[in-house]
Amino acid sequence: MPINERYEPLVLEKKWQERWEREGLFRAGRRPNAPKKYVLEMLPYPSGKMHMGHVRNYLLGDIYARYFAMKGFDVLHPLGWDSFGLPAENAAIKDGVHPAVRTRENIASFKHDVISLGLSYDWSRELNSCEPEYYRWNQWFFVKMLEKGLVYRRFSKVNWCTGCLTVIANEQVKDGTCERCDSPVQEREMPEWAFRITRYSQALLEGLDGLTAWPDRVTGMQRNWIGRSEGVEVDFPVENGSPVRVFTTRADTLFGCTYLVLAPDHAQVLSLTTAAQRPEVEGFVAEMAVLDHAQRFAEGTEKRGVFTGSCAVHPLTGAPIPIWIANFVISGYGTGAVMSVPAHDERDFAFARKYGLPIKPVVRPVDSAAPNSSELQAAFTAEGLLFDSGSYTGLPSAEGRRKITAELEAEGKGKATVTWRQRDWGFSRQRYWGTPIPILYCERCDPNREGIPVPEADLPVVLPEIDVQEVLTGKGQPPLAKVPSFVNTTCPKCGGAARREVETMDTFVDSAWYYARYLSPHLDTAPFEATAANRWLPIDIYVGGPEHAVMHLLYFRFWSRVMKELGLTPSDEPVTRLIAQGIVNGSDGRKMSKRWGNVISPASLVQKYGADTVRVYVAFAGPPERDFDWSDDQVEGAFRFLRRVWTLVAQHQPEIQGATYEGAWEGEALELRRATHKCIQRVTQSIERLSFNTAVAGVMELVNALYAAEKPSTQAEKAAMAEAVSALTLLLTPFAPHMADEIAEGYGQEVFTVSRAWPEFDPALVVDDVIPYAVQVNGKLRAEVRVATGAGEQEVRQAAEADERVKAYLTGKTVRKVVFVPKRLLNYVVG
RNA sequence: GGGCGGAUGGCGGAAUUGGUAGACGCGCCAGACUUAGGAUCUGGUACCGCAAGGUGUGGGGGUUCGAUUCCCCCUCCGCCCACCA
Repeated sequence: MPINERYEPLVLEKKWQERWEREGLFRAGRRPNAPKKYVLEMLPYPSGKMHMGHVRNYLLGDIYARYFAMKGFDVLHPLGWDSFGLPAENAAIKDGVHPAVRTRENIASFKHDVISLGLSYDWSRELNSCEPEYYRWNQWFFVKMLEKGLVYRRFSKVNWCTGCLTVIANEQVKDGTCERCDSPVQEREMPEWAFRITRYSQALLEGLDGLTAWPDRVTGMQRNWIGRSEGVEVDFPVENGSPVRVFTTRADTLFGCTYLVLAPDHAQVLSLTTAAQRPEVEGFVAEMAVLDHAQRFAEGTEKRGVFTGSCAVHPLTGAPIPIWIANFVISGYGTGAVMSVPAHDERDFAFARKYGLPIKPVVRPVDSAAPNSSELQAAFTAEGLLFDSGSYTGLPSAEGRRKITAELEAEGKGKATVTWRQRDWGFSRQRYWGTPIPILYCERCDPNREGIPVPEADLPVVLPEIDVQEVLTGKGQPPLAKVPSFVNTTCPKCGGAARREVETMDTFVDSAWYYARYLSPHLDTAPFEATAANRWLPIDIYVGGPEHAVMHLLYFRFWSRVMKELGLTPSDEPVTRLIAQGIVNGSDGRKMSKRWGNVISPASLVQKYGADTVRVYVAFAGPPERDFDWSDDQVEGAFRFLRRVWTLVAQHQPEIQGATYEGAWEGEALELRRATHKCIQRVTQSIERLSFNTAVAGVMELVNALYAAEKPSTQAEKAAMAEAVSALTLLLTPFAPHMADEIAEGYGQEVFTVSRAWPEFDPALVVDDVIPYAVQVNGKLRAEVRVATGAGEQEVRQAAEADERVKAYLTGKTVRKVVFVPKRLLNYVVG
């Protein structure tokens, strides 16, 4: 079938997308005896339209999935929908449409966009987190984790988002505002459900060392977030009261402690406050209490504090240590109290200066004398040598720290401790559109309102149908509380009246384990089959944005460990190799957004150029992990490239289709074959190391070479050209799969390209007969000589020294040394 | 303040373990084919210089026969975290 002269992507792409789907070409499990690859992109929230970030995300995964399929792997490449969540609920409040309806529409539209890109998904495994079929397993895990003490109810300070009108997790607070809606976050005292993720802090931290194929920036962010810090808790005795316990990482500066500071909401504040100081302290505490986190810790906020009137006693020197409270001390970290060492801490220095508190240096730089406290201009925060520190004087900081800690421990005055920045994951949400928390409250069986888990047999607890106008008011009360048919139920223990929990789960629960559900998406006896988990886990390649580094990806790693402990999965870690894809900015370099009017819609681009052009452009624009700015001109370039391919293969088709040759290869035909095999080598290596942009460049080079070649006339040349076109088609498959199949079909191929084997290069054909050697004199390039491949140093030297320019640089000089690098260069070191 | 990235032509970006800097694309210049070209094809294109030659990977040092690549110091940009004791 001759290839049409005109390249009409829209027509042919639709045709192939339909055929692929009809054939079930991307079903996982088609090669049960082959090694597996699990390629996954982060679960999308189905907003109505796909944006460029999605395109890049799915494309990076798709290139890999197709490549692995051609390499003979059994590939699992699924997609589903993170369909619970606030945007749908907020839209419902606004226009009265039920979130389920809106979500269904959005998924249909989004999926249409996804399909139009020709992505190789196994749609038989599509999952949707808002369906009971899925979220019942969230509930199942909840109950299992409750049994293991990994879920608990607490009454504590929570982060209340004033925009989303719900509690959010620590990870979801950025700069004191909500990461989703940017509204201020308040601290509120209320009950909530939490996952005991901190039980795994150490494991999650250590696990990072094994994640060698994760980007450093992501593991770095996680390390930072987990925030392990080693130090010591020290008790400062107080007369007529319990001691004040502080946490410090700098026990070596203990002798420099001149006062203590507590957080305003520290439990001991009132008992330590003397009558005389009471009005001032209470005023200060009240003032701090009304500030939200962002206000209290805004950048540049002045340090303020008040004296409680009480003193503690220094544990080693016995000196009186005044106790203050101050705005900058955080009650939730360490013990909520700090020992102030103004000489060696910037914050303490500023505070001491302001309130005229003593500053006592006890550590000096190794190479200078001990400073006088009055001449200290700033805190000396580095490590050094101790002085004025009793028997520890003269020790380096690290050793001093060890010995002081040992003494404190020996005397029962302190304890070496590890403190973490990470907190437990609070997942209660006071919203409707999420997984109901499967808990009942029965006044008879559960007088303390701790909650009774819904028995496994009664799961799922299904989200009730509601009257949207009536229930979703956006007033900040859990909407489910307004649905009596949901709330009122019977107690599984006593059979009496009980009430259901009305809060729902954070949607990060849905995305914490969905990758395992793809293994058995419709199983109704377990979240997934163990045999499938053994076959497919862990995920080989996971692609998504770095903005999930400390939310999703941390919960994900936590859940993976829990699943392993439940005996469900084989590995601690969920993902072997992570790609944190860069952002696609607008052509003006700003983030694509309606606000800047620089949004490029993928759907309209596909309409204009076809999916293959968009795919080639995005792959070619830059390395996956780097941001790039959109460029209309470069898209044109991608389209031009594909059309060049098209024209080339169409023109040559009549004379080369089916051409074979058995004799010896030489001349033009041999050169053509070399170009082909070098290209195969280059593209293969590029894809293996995730360098899709250079892989495309490699294919472009081959196309250029084929254009430059003479029109094939001999049988050998025709066969060589046929081989080139065949290789070109296959190499193009991950990037422009529709065109690849269309060309292959035109050339009489009956098998889909993605089902064919990735081409192998012939090692003999990637070496030339002649190698150009760079000839340097004293490291400067002076000539290039062409020498037969396999020539040794002597022959290369002969050729080099015959060169006029080289001769000129060598005459009259003594050659002191000659550096010979096989296949690359020759360097004369002369003097 | 801490952590992690990054800086290469007019632009996006190449350069396996130190070995000919600038692949590939865009843009630009010239030519061919054309009634025409914003289509297509061919050639050119780091900078200075007529040339010989010289200079060049943010800046400064160092190691080396040789450094975009390794080491030290500095500047700027991006992201993340942040009064975390």
